[in-house]
Amino acid sequence: MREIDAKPSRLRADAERNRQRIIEAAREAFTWHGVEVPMATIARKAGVGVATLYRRFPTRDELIREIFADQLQACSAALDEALDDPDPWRGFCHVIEKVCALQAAERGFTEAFLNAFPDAAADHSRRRLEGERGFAALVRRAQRAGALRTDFHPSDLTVVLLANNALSATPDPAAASRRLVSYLLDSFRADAAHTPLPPPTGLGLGHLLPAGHRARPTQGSIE
Amino acid sequence: MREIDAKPSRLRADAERNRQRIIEAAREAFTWHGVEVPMATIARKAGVGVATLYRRFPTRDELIREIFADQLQACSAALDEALDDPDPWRGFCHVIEKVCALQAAERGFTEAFLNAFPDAAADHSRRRLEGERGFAALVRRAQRAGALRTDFHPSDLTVVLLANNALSATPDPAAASRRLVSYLLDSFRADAAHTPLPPPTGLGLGHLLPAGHRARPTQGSIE
DNA sequence: TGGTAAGTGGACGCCATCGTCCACTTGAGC
DNA sequence: GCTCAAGTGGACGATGGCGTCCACTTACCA
Repeated sequence: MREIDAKPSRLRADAERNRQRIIEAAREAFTWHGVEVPMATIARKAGVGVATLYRRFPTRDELIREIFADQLQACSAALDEALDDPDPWRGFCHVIEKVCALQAAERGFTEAFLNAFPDAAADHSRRRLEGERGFAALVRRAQRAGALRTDFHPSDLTVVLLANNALSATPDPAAASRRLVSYLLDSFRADAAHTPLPPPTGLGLGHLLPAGHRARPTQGSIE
Repeated sequence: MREIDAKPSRLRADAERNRQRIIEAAREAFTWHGVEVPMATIARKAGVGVATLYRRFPTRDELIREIFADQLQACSAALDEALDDPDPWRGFCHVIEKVCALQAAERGFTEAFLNAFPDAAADHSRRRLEGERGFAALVRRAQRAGALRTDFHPSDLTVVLLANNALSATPDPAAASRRLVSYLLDSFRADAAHTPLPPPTGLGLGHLLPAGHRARPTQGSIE
């Protein structure tokens, strides 16, 4: 399932086993309690010591990234499929629906998404840029076809993802997400435009996490 | 501005002054850092000791409630105005727009909203019920008039508020909120219904906060 | 102007999480 | 089997927020 065979895991058998148990425990813990769940809890669920957890995944982010690797793959795939779809509108809907479903399926996906596409790392930054560029192309195509309203702006994707992400905390995130996305897709159709929209937000995918999560402002400096 | 003259604040002059400084500091702190900002930070900003803060507002919730009292008033008012509006659709839009704008204007409004309408307290529970009942009436009226799509469900209000609340963390919450609400209102029009909606979520206003904020599950019990 | 209760601030103890360190255990190769 | 490096777990100090307690200060009233 994972493509890392060229890089044979040099882990001892028992270590590899523990690694898998950690991943499984973390996935469950994230889904139930959110990504802020204490590391010790994950370790306990996995039946290992905290040291083992920290040795394998020195930071929470690395753990998150590992866990959501598949979903991120699916995310990129959805975009590619959409671009290949001969029907621009169907492709557009496909991306929105798929990404929102992924986001709703497991809490923490947004964090994973951003950790995978950080501003800093050149390689990943390229991936994020590719994603944004791909989506922008999709938007243009759907608008030219007359299916997507012309005042839709690519930055609306960020608004949609932010909004959708908030549903993760409800009892049935998938259901709530489907409902929201249905409404939004209806409103994105060209013929749904009734009143002029306020100006677009210009938000990028980097705004999916609140500023505080990335660079914490000093308390003293605000005084 | 505040109606509490019948209940003369029996606070000493300096105490009342400090109380106001706390409220002002807390409002600013909440807006900038969210409602989770440490109590000590609020106290420092207000130039008082933590003891003073805790004496005046024994819990964070009471502080939040006090701060957003005006907005909650506005919230109820918006619903009343909407019910008085002869145009059902305009009334419906008014409520959604107003409440979302209030929510976007200041972080923490959602917490305040729920703290003001807790399940437990009979009096406040009545207020929340009134709110939900009033909105349901508004929905029915707008649907009978043929303006609001018939598959709109009152529980969608919770979805909207959850979604809208997520925009508080962006650089310009008001702008993002306006954009989202514009889209959603377009999709709520009767003539916007294209594909059948998935079933309604049945979420109540009580679901606006994640379960963890109300009753924290024991770590050990999950094992 | 002086007595007093209301008001004040910050030190303090409590608790949870973090991430490291180290003495012990175990799997893999000979 | 024996060896030893890789792996392990939990104790531990650091950090930071919470809410209380108490010795000091001050506004109000007579």
